[in-house]
Amino acid sequence: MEIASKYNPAEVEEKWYQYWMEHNLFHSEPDEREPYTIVIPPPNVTGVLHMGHMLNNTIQDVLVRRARMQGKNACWVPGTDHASIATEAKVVNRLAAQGIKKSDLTRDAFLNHAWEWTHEHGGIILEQLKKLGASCDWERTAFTMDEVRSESVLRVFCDLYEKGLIYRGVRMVNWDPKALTALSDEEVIHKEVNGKLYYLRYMIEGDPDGGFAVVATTRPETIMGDTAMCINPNDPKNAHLKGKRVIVPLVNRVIPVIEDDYVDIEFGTGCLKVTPAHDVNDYMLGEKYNLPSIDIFNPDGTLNEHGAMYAGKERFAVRKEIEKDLEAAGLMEKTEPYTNKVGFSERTDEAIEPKLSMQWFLKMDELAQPAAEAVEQDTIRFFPEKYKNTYRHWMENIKDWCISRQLWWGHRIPAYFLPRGGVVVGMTPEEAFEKAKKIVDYPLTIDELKQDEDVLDTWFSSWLWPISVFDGIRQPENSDIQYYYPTSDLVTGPDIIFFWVARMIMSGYEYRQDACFRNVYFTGIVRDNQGRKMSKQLGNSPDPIELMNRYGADGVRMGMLLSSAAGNDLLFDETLCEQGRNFNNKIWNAFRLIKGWETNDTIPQPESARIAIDWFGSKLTETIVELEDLFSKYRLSEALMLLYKLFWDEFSSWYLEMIKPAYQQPIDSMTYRATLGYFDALLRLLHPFMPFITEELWQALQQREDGDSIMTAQQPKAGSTDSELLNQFEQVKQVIAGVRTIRLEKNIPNKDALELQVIGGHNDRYNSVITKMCNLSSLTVVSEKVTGAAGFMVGTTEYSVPLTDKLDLVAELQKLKAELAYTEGFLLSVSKKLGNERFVQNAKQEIVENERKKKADAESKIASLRENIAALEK
RNA sequence: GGGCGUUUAGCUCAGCUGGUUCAGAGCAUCUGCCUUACAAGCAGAGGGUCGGCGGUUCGAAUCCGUCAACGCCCACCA
Repeated sequence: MEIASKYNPAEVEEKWYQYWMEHNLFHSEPDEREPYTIVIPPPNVTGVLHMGHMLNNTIQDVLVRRARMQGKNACWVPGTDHASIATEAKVVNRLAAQGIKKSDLTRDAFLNHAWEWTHEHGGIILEQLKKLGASCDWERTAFTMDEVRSESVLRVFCDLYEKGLIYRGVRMVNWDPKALTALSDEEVIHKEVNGKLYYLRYMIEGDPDGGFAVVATTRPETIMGDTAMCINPNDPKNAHLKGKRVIVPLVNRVIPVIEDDYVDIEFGTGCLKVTPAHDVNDYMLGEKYNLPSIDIFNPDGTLNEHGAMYAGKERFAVRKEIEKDLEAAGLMEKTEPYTNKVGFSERTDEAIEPKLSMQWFLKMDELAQPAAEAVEQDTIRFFPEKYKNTYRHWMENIKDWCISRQLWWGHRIPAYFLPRGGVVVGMTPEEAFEKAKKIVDYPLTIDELKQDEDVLDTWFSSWLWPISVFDGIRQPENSDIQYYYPTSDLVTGPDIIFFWVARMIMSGYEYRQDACFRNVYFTGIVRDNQGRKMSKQLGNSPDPIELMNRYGADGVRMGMLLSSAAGNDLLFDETLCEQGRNFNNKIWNAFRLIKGWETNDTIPQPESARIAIDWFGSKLTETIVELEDLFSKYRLSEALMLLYKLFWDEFSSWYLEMIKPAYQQPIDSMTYRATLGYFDALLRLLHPFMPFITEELWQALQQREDGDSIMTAQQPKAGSTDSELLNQFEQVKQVIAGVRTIRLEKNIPNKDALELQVIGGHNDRYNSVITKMCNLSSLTVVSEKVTGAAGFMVGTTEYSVPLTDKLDLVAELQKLKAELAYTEGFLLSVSKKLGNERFVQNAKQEIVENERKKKADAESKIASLRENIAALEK
């Protein structure tokens, strides 16, 4: 049968994915084996696959497939996240395009649209993961808003409320005026903004000289909310303001001057305007001094009735306007260019407005404690370890979590307000009603309970993910959660270490009294080859599907992995996929070669083949041991490179060339069997990285039963390593390379056999190999080098190829002299070292011994080089 | 303003507790080959005073100090 000389991934990938699915090979059920569990970081339900997902999921698949092939019961749970604010924003935009405003819809009508959108786009990303080869247990696909997960979330809310960990209160929160919701601190991104520092005059009340204080602010539009001016009590230059009252510009409201050493004497004029409703620090001052709080903004960022003549106008427009008005009124001292940090919404990129509002919070101190300890003591290990610091720092300064969002898409908070004030929390209106009846002393009907309009932060569902996907919240004793929890590895980006990782660890200890995973592998961020983040605006993000079409899923997987040292950002370059594709092709062609051989039981095994088999067996074992170590450190990129070199260099370039029979000759069956065995082992080692081509070739290598798969074959076990053999073989490679170099330099075709002479003799165990690989007519030991021979040295042994007619004496002489000069220099430095008494005294014995050996070797090499030069010069 | 990290060949990176596995790998480059598995290939070669300076040591890419550049995280200086 004729096999194409190029591997065609498109032909095989879909076929095998189908095969795996049909035979249910991804599915896992608890049994007596050791479990290996990964829960996917759930992508946004309406998202599409991007390069970050590619990296992340490739890594997970490698880990899962490997675990499966190590005899573990591997379970990779897939799923999606409802992504409350992101999805709601998308739905709002789509409706807007149709001319529908969210505010015109009822909650239910809006949710219908959201579900429609979810069903339309939901799951696309999961289908894309299949193309990548992801071996997820699709029967377990979960969604953060499906029934099990939703009920789990509500239960946890109720439970934490009962425990007194959830409370409701008015706090300064990060308000997103575009999405019209509060955000947690983690959802706010601080950016430097070039603006102005405005110096405003506040007239001193009742001052006959028309004296005034000057306040520096970046936000003149908030003066209508001022309820005090603050100075530092130790500030001499503002001492005259003590006890005075000043007049807010334009609105002419009188406010007191208070004193607090929070104020920085050096900043601006040392006078601070205090706007408790619109600044976090001012809020604290307001609390401390019992100042009134005037909220001047509407939720959408326009000014409300307290904004006086600016009511109804947008906050940034007002800033410009008020600047002019202040100038006109002679109340603007000056302005200066100024750069400060402003918070922006992670999702809408809108400038955050600090706003006082009633929200639900989760107390974090208690929850954080076991979670912090777990990482500190390596019960949960972070790779790379540096993220332990980041984590510790956040945990030590943890603030309560604002968990309510003024959105509709999400888990509606199961809190019910009573008609005459107060609130009850319950899984259902009925449950809440039962509770309510117990605490009120007035007649109450269930219809009088009003459920809170808000939903929960998306992360309030994802933080339960490792438990909720196994239904461990609702049924803590069920066999799945008992078996699969704690999960093994979590693979995610460091950008969600606080959002998600830290909180999952907390919920794990709260609801399972145990770690939710053993190891966390933080991937880097995928950047383009110029180091820029991939983004839609830049258009520098390749379409993963397109890439897979061009290079094959295996090729792209390899491209991703080759560049991803753990924890480092990776600069993605398509040439890496090309390298991956080329490697596929290499494997493919090695297979073609092996499959093309005829076997013959009667021909004896050549000596060179026997050596090759011994050597490669040792090499394979050596690699397997090294691979084990790399995997334990999550150094997948290096693990893959190790296999790449094993296959390409050691197996293809050395092993196969050594055992290869002459053209159209059969191969002895002993060698052939060993080779098939090695090829099989190599495929199994490679399978976690490149699942498709390895399955294709594994199936073609020999007859398999229906349902057999390399997926469930076991990883090859390490045999024994003969390190002496491995070392000696490295020398042999050098001898062969030496002869090849001579061929190249002298332009001698491979078909012309050469004579090789060893001066004084060498380890002749490998003569058969050298003879075959170099196409030698003879390999003989001679006592002296003949004149007119090209030579080279391997270690201290000299080799020569008699080539009287072809030899360029001058060039040969030059080469020898250069080598002599180098070796003499080397000898000099070694001798110097050994001449240093302190070195000989202080250095370890083996090191000194080694130096002595180096010296002796160099001396003997110099001697033979000199001889050769003398001979040539005659 | 704090904290963390990075800096080694043209590019991307590896070099653990200081000394032949110490200056490495892959890619790229150059040279010669269409040798009947593979030109998406084969064989060979070149390329770095390990960011700068100073110190410790018999010995430093490796340890210490310092400076510089870049990156990330955290933080309420208006």
